[in-house]
Amino acid sequence: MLADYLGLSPATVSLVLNSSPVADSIPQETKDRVFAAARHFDYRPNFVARSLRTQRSFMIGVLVPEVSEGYAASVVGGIEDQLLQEGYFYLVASHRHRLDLIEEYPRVLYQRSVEGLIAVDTPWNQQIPIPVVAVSGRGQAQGVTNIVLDHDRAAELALEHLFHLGHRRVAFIKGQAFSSDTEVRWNGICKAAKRIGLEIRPELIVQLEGDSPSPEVGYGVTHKLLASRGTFTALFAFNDISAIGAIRALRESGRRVPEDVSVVGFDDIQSAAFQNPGLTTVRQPLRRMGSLAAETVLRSISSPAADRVSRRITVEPELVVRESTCPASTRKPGRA
Amino acid sequence: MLADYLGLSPATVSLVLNSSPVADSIPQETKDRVFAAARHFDYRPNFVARSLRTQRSFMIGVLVPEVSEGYAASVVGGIEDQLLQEGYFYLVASHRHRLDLIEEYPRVLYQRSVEGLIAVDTPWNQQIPIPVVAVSGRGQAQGVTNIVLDHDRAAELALEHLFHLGHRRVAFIKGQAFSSDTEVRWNGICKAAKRIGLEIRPELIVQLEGDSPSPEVGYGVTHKLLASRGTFTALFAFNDISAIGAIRALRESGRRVPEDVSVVGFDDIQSAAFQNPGLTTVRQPLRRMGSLAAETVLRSISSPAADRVSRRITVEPELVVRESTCPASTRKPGRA
DNA sequence: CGTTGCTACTAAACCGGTTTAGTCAATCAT
DNA sequence: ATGATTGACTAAACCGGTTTAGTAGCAACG
Repeated sequence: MLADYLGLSPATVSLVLNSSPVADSIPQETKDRVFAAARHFDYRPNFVARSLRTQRSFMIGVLVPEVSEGYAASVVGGIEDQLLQEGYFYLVASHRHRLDLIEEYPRVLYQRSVEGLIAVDTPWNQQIPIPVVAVSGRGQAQGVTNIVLDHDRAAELALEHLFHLGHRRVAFIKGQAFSSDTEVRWNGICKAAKRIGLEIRPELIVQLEGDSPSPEVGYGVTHKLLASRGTFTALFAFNDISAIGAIRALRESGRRVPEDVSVVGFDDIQSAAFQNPGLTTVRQPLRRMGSLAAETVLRSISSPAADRVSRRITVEPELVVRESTCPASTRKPGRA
Repeated sequence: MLADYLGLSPATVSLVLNSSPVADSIPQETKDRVFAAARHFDYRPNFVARSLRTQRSFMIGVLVPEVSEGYAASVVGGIEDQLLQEGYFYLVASHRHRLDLIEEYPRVLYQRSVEGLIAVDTPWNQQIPIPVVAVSGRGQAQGVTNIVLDHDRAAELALEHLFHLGHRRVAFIKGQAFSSDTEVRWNGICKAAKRIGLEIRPELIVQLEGDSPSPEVGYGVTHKLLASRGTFTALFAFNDISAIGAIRALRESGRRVPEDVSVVGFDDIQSAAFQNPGLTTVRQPLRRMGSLAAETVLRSISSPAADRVSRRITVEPELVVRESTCPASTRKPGRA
């Protein structure tokens, strides 16, 4: 229709607007006429038609357990930063840990012609003919690039902090068995403890259970810890949510935080800073992990030759010291 | 290619797979062969090609200020619930309140052939030839359906709660001037106060400023409130974030919450429940607002005849009573 | 004077399906 | 026997662009 108006063929218009090299021979005057008309009619070529011909959709699929959760939301925020800048959009699908959906969505997204896939905190063992980047979800499939936190360093940061404050009896809340981070993180803790010279006492370890995203789970295990186990002056929780629950339990048992027990969380979710006391925690650079993932997937798209092998990109955690930790009290610990 | 394999034409395959009425005359046996082959090869028609021909993309555009914020994330969660169920996907774009992006993204999304648009907490004054639903963003453009909270009821819930607890001197933190909710909410408060018989004292009103999503903003104005104004036994904040900041400020000034000052928040964000004390707040059914928006936009798509007029769908708030409110102390209030 | 080489375009194929308008053979009605 | 139906498909148009392979006209060249 632009073509009709200009008395040119659609081919010419297309060549000019896309500044194709073939259009080199077209005189500037004609080009200007085309551009002017395009601007005048606010012409925007049909994206679908163009996609069909060029086989490019400028879309990325993003797989998350649940968009509305803080963790995924932060990562998605970082992904978006990067993608929109490069003219890409993204389709989000939340699988809620349902295995059938984890299987199905990647295929559906692929059918929707996404050019790449980012899987956040999602187990991955498929093979799909487009670049895949996983954010903290151990993907064993080959060709998948992983963005992971340096868990060894994270454990080190937390334990060194506690150790320097004088804490020697430290309790731990391990993550749920199904969480992909649980194992690596625990290994990191063991390594760091050994290096620092901190003894990990089996009677001071509890493990989260259940999939609830509420502090309740941390609350429960902390009560168990208090009821039946040894004394401790500090607690390193698996995440902020469970740390918040733990603080509640500690308070109820008459212990003050941080005076009697120091508590360190993990993640640095939004509300960590808003807690009372402000939660000392190990921050994962979630937003950055998201934008790194996006960058990586875009790079793989533009240079398909490169990295067909699995890669691993590690990001560094950061200790955020707030008010839930303080020097271990010098008096001999009582029952805690 | 499926066609080749079957010795049939693409047309036939298409007709069968889409169970078009034209395929009525095709014998069941042939149909079965087609279905079997499709299953066998896990055939998935190219979505782009199909979109081009049918002019359907099964995509919705979602416009938010920022995905990673709790508010938008919750709404988007609700939107997703509904959309994915109906076979739709969605493209998200965050405008960060930048006016140029608020202008541009709807157009870009439209060019990307989304079939409808949901604008969350976003000013809207464009005209776009697809259904638009706004979630708590006063859209004056016609044809836009609005999903809004019943702010009158919300104010009533909060004020009645405080009034029944015996509070007569209530302070208020108003929202930022740019927030679309500020005005309606304040009107609701005034109406409810009058109905209940609660006096609103001008010296007990402060207003948030700045776009920071941190409790800092609430903290600041509360200190101002404490420094220069009259006494009060309760505080109704514009949102949970500012309520959290307010609690901090109150504590620092030596007041206990709730014993000296009861605090009511708004929204019921995730961390509201995790606060210490747990925050009493007015919950907006954000997830439900999202799924309502999605439902509405899908309905408009399927019955384009209907509602070309602006509509308004109101959802009801819910008072969540936790630990930040209690009966007003009977002793005469001191300086607060 | 025929050929080559530009210049300024355009016809037509193509992307991969969907859909309309037929086609062709067999069956049915007259 | 003949025209009208029906059953089982398919050719080809179509969606709206992009891209390849040309073409027509003119100038320069050998």
